[in-house]
Amino acid sequence: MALPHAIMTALLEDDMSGYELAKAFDVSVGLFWRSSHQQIYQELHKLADRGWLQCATVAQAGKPDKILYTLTEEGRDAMAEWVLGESRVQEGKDDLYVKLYNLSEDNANHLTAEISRRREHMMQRLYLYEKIRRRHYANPVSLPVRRKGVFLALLAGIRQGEQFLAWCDEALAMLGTIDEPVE
Amino acid sequence: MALPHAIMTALLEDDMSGYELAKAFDVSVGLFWRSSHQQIYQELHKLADRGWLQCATVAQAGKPDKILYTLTEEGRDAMAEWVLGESRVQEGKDDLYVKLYNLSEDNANHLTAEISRRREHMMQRLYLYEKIRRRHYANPVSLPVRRKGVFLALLAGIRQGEQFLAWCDEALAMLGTIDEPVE
DNA sequence: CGCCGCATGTAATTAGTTACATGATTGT
DNA sequence: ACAATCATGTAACTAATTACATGCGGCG
Repeated sequence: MALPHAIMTALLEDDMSGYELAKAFDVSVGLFWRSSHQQIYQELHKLADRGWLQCATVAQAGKPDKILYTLTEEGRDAMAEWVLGESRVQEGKDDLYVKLYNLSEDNANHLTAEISRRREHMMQRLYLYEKIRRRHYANPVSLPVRRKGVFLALLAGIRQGEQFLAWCDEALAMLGTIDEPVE
Repeated sequence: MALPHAIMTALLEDDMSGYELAKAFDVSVGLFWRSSHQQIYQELHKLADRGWLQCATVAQAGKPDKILYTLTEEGRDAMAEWVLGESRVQEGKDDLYVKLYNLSEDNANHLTAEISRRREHMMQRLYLYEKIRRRHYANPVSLPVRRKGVFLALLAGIRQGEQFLAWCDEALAMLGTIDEPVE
C-alpha cells in the first residue's frame, strides 16, 4: 500500500495541511495514487502517531485554523527505505473492458458513448499533463535527479494517455460497424 | 465494483466451478479484473444467494467433487442491465510511479532493476496476449459481435503493454545517465 | 439569505488481502 | 514418503468508499 508514502512524497516538496494535500494530490503524486480527503485525514493521523510526520496548528487570518504536517527525519528514512523495497505489479481493474466482453447489438451504442466520454476525459487529463510538462519539465536532461524521476512518471502518464486515445479511436471505428437492433 | 459481473462474464462462455473460474480468470476477463480464489468463492456464494447463479454438485472420477455454477436468466438480465449503467473512470494506482517521485542517486540502481523486472513481466504478458490473439482473433472483422468486444479489450491490453515497454526503454535510458554515489 | 470555499473530521459499509485449514488423488 | 494438483473454504485484517457532520467567512 502506497498511500502513506504518496502522502509523504507530497510533503517532501512542502509542508501542508490535510486540505492542501488533498488538493495538491490532484495535480501531482495523486495522479498516480488517487485518494479521497477522508482517507488522507485518517492516514495523516496514523503517520503522525508513528512519528513520521509532525503536526502544528497554524492560525490564519479570516480562515479556519489549519494543521500543518511536516516530514520528520524518521519519515524521510522510512521513505528512503520504502523505495528500496520490492513493489509488486499493479494489475489493471477497469470495468470498461469487462463490459466490452459483453458487447452486443443492444449495448453497442451505450459502450460507444462510454468510450467517447473516456476519450474526452483523457484529453482533459493530457491537457493537464502537458501544462505541467511545459511549465516544469520542458528540458528534462538538465533537471536535478529527483525531478528526472517525476518527469519519468509524468512521461508514463502522457504516453499511456496518448495510447489510450489511439485505442479509443480504433474501438470507436470498430463499434461503428455494428448495426443497431431493429425495434 | 465489477467482480460479480466479471465472474458472470466468465460464466457466459461455460459453466464452471470456483476452482476453474479462478484459473480461467488468469487468461480471460481476469486480465482486466484480477481477483483471488478466496474472493471468487465468497462472491459465488453471494451471487447464488441473489439468484443470479445456480449451483450443482458434480461428482468426478479420481478427483474431488466440484460445484458447477450456471448463469440463470436473472443473472443474464442483471448483466445486460449492468453494462448499460455508467462506469466511472478507473484512476491508476501504481507505486512504481510514486517511487519515481523519490528518485535519487541512492536508489537509481534499485529503480532501474524494478523497471527491468516490470519490463520482463510485461513481455510475458504480451506473449500471452499475442498467443490468444493469434488463436482466436486473427481476423477481427469477421468475428461475431460479442467477440469483437473481447477483441477490443485484448487490443487495449496489447497496446498498453507495447506502450509500457517503450516507456521502460526511455526510462532505463534516462536512469542510465545518473551516477551512483561514491562510497 | 444562501451558496461556495476553507478546513476537519466520524461512522458505517464494502472490497480486497493474507493467513490458515482441510482432504482427496496422482505422480516421483 | 513427499510434493503437486484438484477442490473448497473460514477468519482476521487492511484498505477504500460512501454517507454524514460541523462551523466559519466572504460574496452576490
